[in-house]
Amino acid sequence: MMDDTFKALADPNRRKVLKILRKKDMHVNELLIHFDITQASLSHHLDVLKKAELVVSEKKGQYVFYSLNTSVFEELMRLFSKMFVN
Amino acid sequence: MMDDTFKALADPNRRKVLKILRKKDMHVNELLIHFDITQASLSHHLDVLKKAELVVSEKKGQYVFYSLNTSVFEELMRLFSKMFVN
DNA sequence: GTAATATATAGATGGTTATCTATATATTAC
DNA sequence: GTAATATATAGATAACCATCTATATATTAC
Repeated sequence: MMDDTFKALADPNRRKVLKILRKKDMHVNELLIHFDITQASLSHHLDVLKKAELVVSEKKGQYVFYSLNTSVFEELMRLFSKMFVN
Repeated sequence: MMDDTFKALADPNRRKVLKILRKKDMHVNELLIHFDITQASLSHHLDVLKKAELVVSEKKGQYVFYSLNTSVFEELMRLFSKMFVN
């Protein structure tokens, strides 16, 4: 839903996650290196992004890999136009 | 700044203001009709939008008219690309 | 199966924010 | 200038949220 998406984007750490994942998929501890927050906090942010359907996760053995929802751009553009059209 | 813009967009009432102003410029009490909040609350939201440079205001006699920053679309697109590039 | 590693979840806390009521300030009308 | 109207601001409050520590769960390695 629209509200979840905009709320997800409102936090700078979450926007940073999206930016990083754009380069390549990563598991949580690999992502964690880029941040100055605890693993628990990052986990929370990933949860928010996931619920907003901006990222998807896939468990591979002991790791959980996160990647951008492939349609994230399209989704954001859709939201923006929806915000202004009508 | 980027953070102000995304935070401004995170609230549904503020997004609604933008949507309404897209159709025509309006003064505060005219805007207020569309909302179920007090005048003070709307004034607060307008202030947030203004600080994020998403709207501009102009006093005309007893009224204060608000309108979309003309470059709001471009600004948002710039933000989005900036968010993902690099 | 025990230890080590990866991730998620629970619960607490401090800071932020959306909202309200009350009031201040500015403008117009008479 | 007094009343009425338009908007902003101040101060209070409750809800929300980012963060932390501690712990639970799952997986791998031995």
